[in-house]
Amino acid sequence: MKPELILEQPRKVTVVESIVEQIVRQIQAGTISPGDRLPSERQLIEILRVSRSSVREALQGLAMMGLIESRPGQGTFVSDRLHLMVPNIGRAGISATLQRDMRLKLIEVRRTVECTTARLAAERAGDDAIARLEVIFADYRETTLHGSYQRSLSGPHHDFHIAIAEMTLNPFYTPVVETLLRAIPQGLRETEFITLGEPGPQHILQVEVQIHQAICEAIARRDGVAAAAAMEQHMAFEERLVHQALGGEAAEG
Amino acid sequence: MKPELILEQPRKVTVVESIVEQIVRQIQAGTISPGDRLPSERQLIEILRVSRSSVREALQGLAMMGLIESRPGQGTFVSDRLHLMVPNIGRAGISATLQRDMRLKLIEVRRTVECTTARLAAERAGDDAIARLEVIFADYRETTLHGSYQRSLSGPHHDFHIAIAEMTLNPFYTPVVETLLRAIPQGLRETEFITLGEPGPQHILQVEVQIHQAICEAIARRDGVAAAAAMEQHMAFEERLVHQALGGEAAEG
DNA sequence: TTGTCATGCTGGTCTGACCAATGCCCCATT
DNA sequence: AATGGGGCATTGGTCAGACCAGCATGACAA
Repeated sequence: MKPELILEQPRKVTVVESIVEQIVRQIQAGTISPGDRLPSERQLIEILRVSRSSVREALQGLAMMGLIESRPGQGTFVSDRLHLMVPNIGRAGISATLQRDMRLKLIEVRRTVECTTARLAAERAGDDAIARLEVIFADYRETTLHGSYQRSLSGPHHDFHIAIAEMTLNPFYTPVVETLLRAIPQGLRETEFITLGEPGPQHILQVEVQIHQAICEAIARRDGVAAAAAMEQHMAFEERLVHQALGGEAAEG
Repeated sequence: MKPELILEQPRKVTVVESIVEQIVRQIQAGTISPGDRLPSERQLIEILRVSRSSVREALQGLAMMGLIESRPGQGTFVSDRLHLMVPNIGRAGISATLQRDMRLKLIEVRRTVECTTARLAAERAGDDAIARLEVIFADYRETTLHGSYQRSLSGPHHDFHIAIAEMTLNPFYTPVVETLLRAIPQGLRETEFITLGEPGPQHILQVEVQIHQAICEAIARRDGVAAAAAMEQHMAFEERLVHQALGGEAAEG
């Protein structure tokens, strides 16, 4: 297999995207709290040195995400229902302990949901869907073992878990799993690799692949219980990684 | 307790909201499919007879929701990752059978997630959180039994389930539950009431309240198993309602 | 056939203007 | 003193028109 040159992304950031990102960051950082009033649009154009169009498009986007609410004659306010936002872990500035806790919580939810999707996928998926899952798994294995390891929002690993959700034949699982995958910080893996002592990265990757293979195989032979168990193993392994990388282990009340 | 006059919301729809809604509807109806190109912004302002600002703000909002993607020099396209969208049930134009199936699928997912949140809430919630849940439940009961019954995206019923998700002390459950609640069509109840024969609406409402009360009480006495069981009852009852309203019952393969 | 370039399209951004709703202060009425 | 009305400043909502940069197409030259 060719090394397959991948370069891409001149990644040019648009003005509106930049504004959105900045405001989201401020909200997440707590600089502005739920219920707080944002600077008026006219003030923002002076602060940001952009046109009102750009400001308004950014605010419209944020409103659509439920982060802010605009009230004519009053101003724009940070939504007081921010708890609906997917927590952003992997951010700089929070303690290792908090990072670890957040990641464990995320795994807890994924365990709830994905063990079920794995079981249902095994029980319901058609031959074609299983064939498709195997293709995705093969892609995932190649990328993980031989390619540049990089778990992004649209990589093979992402596809693998989404595919399982879709194989439940229940369209409501997909957005849920998507929500959870979105919460996995992109730099998670790399950080852990650096922090991890023993079993080297390569070994971890192999275990990861083995676990996903177990999931894939269990689904392929329609063994729902085994699929759920394999997914459970997946989550347990993730937990162990987090513990190893960020400390805390079992020695805890 | 005073009848407490509640009227509010002349609910005026903004131009941008109207555009967003129309395009979402078109996408959901399949009039335009993933990958399709939307009319250009200049064409849209002629079709819709609005300014380009409004069109762009609407498109920005849709882009933020992941429904569309804009490519400079090419146009605006319906996202080909629409499977991430929460399915919209309760829409006109789909068969009763499909409606029923969709609703049952939604309940399946909610059963997976919410039985867990109920258990965790019971096991982890603090006294203050439980007190808050009881207040919300009281509000829900009042609204349901004596108020105008209307289950909206921000009603007491919504708050009840969200509150339980928050009581797990795991911030990742909240957006998941929110996603699922959002999929419940607003007109669901009313439709069922019309379609239902025996046990009249009032009786159903009373059962609903009783079930929620059971959930609330189980959590209050920190009985995780009972809370999960009560939530399970909730989902089972919802299933029965759907069956009664849309037919099919148990007599099925 | 290949490479170049002009052209017309698209989205991205900016400017300036007007409207409607809201909050606030002042003042006349009661 | 309390109430209510009227003006005024501010805010978001909408509109119109303009310019730029990126892309696709096709004519045309090498």
